[in-house]
Amino acid sequence: MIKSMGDYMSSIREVAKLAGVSPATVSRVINGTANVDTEKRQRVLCAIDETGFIPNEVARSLFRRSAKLIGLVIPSLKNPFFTQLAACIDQAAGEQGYRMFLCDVGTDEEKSKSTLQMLASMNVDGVVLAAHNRGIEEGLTQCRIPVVSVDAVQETGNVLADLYCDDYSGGRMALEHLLVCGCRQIVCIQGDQRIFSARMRYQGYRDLCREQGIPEQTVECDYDFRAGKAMLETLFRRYPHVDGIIACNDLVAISTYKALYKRKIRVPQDVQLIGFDDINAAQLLTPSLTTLRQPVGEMAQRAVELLIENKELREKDRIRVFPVSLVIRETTRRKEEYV
Amino acid sequence: MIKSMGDYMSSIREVAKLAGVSPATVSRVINGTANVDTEKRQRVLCAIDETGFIPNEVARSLFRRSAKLIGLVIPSLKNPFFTQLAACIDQAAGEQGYRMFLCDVGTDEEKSKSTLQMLASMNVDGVVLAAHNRGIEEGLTQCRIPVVSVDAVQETGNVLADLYCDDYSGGRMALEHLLVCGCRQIVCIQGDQRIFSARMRYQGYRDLCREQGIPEQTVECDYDFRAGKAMLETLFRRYPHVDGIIACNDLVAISTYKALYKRKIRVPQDVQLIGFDDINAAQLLTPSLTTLRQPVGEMAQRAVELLIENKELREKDRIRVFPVSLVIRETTRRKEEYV
DNA sequence: CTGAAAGCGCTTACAG
DNA sequence: CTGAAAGCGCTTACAG
Repeated sequence: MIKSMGDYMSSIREVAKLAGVSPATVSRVINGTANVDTEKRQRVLCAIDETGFIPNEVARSLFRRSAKLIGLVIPSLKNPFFTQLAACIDQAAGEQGYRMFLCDVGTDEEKSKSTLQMLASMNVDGVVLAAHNRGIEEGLTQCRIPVVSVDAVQETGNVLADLYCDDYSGGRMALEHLLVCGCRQIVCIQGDQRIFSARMRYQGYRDLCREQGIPEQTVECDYDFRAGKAMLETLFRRYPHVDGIIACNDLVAISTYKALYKRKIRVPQDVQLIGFDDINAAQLLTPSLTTLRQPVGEMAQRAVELLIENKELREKDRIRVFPVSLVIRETTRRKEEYV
Repeated sequence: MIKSMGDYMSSIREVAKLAGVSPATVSRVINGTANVDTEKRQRVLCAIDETGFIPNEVARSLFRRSAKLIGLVIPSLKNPFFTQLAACIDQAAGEQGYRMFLCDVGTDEEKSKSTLQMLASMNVDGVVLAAHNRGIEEGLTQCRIPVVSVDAVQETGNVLADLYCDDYSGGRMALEHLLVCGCRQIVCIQGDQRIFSARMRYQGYRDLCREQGIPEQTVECDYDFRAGKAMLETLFRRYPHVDGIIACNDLVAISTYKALYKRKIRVPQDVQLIGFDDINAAQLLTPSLTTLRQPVGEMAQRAVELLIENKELREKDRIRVFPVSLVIRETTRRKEEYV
């Protein structure tokens, strides 16, 4: 175990030797944890400068049992919603002196479980959970670091808090908006119903349908842009007179738009279209996409705060529902505007 | 420094005690680094199971001076090109038993520099550098862990290797394709010329213009989708007869499409359009975007391999240029297809 | 095959 | 104010 000269790295010992003090004193200077004689402090500072010493974070982390890291577990780096969430978590963590450690677990349940274990064994200070599957649930039961669930209610309960959007109301708002816009044959593209947000969005749609005595018209689809084409064939076979579509998220909405365009169906003139999430691409689409926005930044901020405080919450504070807001763009249009 | 009972965590000592062996033996069982008496091994395995013991990665990392981590430094989580790169690096690292540690440094030079230091102090085994600015260059001069630069030539030279695409040829290919498609007034939207790929792409365009005796027509723009609108105003003022546009990347191309659409300029009938990168959204756009694809997966694979091997390369192997390929979609069309 | 010891690089009670 | 010591949780020479 002889270090090669090449990757030589200065340690606190050398700085101490160079400055003629003990390692403890160097540590105190670096961390400002105690008063140090001015002249000695100067010598230490010089020595640090001279050696280019940077404290080893691993050693620190081992001692304080905290890596100053917030883990974020997501199901995909390819879904812009999650990378946006990542950007927000990163920012929120940074403001509090933490770094984000991002883990894409895909849909792999084994990887989900082991990732949770790995994060704990890395002395991560807390985990924001935005992926939800059976592996995650299993991992959660043995997880001894604080976890906040985002975008779902974590049924196992073994989390500090559940933060999510009012997707149920979102589902209702989507339908309501299309009704106001004059649509009468409104189809809901359900996402994978094992996913919390997809379920809530659908249920909001369904309940308002019932209240209004409108027939419920649905078609199934993954939260994935590739699924659009085949799904749309089914949709048109079942509901040839469709004039409004609620997509389970923006990615599916964009994919749906493409399929509509191919069939020379105009949006919004022939069919109106609404998505969920307000990902960046929603504005970029031509026509730009009407959608329901989640306040991702606020959710991220709150998640990080909760993890860093890490105190028990009363039951009523454990769940926090954030409002969604309707962003009206070009894929929907109120009837009067046709005039 | 008394640990609360709550976050109690079993250590290798307890496992050892429970199994009636020394910690060293437990370590040997876990790591398979030496033969262990079958019966003792059994007892250790049982004890691990019983305690739910998971080895502390931080302690391991401190000892072996390796965290089994590959750092990835990018300039933005909001640019799909970089999140795609992240997905590829993550996969490549995973295949070799490493994890990816993703750092978004934005355009912040100070953060860039400190991120590089932090990665080294975390015992990261190597860094893939996909962000390039002055802060990065400064950080690089003192960086004692292996670094591979992606998507640029790192002028400071203090890197294991430079991996990038043949953006220069890409610039030529873009122009050539538009010429073949019958365009005669071709404008190149230059990206920020401090960025390597933007510079190369532009130079390819420029050189072919000169060779063909075509006037060089350019307009400037950031690598950012917000920049499109204002830029296009300039473009039309300068070049009202434009019939082909080469965008510095797909994000800008999509933004440009939107602005063209607003002006009721048809693509590809009136103006043809080509981007760079082949981000996911390129297929999703309606019409889908013709673009030049980078082999991101291969670059990621190679970058990770080089870091893990970490051996000196001969000068000629230090630079590796990957080919780009033209992906023809709906925003360009050969003249004969109009017939 | 196996355990006691030393050490990875830091930090903080403890004693002076 | 300051240093020697102990320890964070692991792993591997070393000796038996």
